[in-house]
Amino acid sequence: MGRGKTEIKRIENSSNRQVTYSKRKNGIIKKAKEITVLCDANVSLVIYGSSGKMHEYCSPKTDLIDMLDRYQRLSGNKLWDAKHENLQSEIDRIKKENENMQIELRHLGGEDISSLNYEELIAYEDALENGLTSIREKKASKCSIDTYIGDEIPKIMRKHELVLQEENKHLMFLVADICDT
Amino acid sequence: MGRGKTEIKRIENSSNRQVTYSKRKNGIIKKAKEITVLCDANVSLVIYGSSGKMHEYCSPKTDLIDMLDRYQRLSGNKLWDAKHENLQSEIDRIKKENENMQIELRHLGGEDISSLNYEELIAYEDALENGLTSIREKKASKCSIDTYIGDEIPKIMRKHELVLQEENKHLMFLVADICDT
DNA sequence: AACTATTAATAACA
DNA sequence: TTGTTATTAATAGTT
Repeated sequence: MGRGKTEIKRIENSSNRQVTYSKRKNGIIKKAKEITVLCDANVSLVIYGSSGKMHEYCSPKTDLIDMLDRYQRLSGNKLWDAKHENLQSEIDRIKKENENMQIELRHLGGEDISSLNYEELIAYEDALENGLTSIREKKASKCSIDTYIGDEIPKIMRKHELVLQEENKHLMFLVADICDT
Repeated sequence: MGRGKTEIKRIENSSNRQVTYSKRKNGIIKKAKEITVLCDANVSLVIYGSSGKMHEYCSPKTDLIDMLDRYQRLSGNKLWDAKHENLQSEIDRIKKENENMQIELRHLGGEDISSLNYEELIAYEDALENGLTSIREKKASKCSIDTYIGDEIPKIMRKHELVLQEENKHLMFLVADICDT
């Protein structure tokens, strides 16, 4: 519909796409409402575009949870269970990642290293040496006056300024008091 | 559309209602597909009529679970039960732990250390030095003959034993052959 | 956000 | 149900 036949393919112009999205979204929601009334149907519609903003429609009698319960019963797809499993497997995955990192951290700290073979020990030694070199370089640079000029001095000055401002305030109150009496 | 303007109110004639339901359902699903393609939108649509038969459409990129996750996040409505919330919070907790360890590992490797202050640098330096000391001790002990006696030698002996057993087997076959002839 | 020329959807009918 | 057609409804491009 509209001026000229429209092919159903991604609208490349972003602002046209946005406008069309908005118009058609309203169209679909309207249709959903209509079929609800005309045919006693139940509809759940969730829709979001690239903007990220989401719109939903759900027929009045039900709500999304009812719809989904029904969906599970009729389709056999188990949304809750599937979700549950997904979460559990994600937990397992992250926990394993976690464990590996903990082991590595312990190894780097020189703990639990009995099981390591010679090559692994050398690898850790190298890693630690590299880390140490970088840290020491950074430490040395922190000691230099440049760093203080670049970073620390302004902080200290700001602190002094605040102290002076406070002092000032007190003095002004004092002066005011003296003038009153 | 159609012959004569249609009021949006319940169609009383049951078979007309059924026909209209079927046609409009197809229409809505078509529209949902179209907006998906035209506008990069994501749509989840679940619809059922009085017959009880249910139809759904979900845009290809996502699935219903993704849509519902998003729905929950954006709408604030909670669709799952407390168990899921617990799992989710556990994931969040572990992820945070994970992130912290990643940061620490990077720091120990001498990466991303610009943000560290002097005290932190010293702490890392100490940690690295301790680790290095332990690793080097272990490495030294691996070189000693004691380690070979404790661990490596038996392995080598076992290997030799297997080789000898194989040789033995071959010899016995040979002897048996010679006796037969 | 309005306006239309057009296409698309569909109500009634077969 | 499926197909056809007269109409209305939706909407693409334009202002």
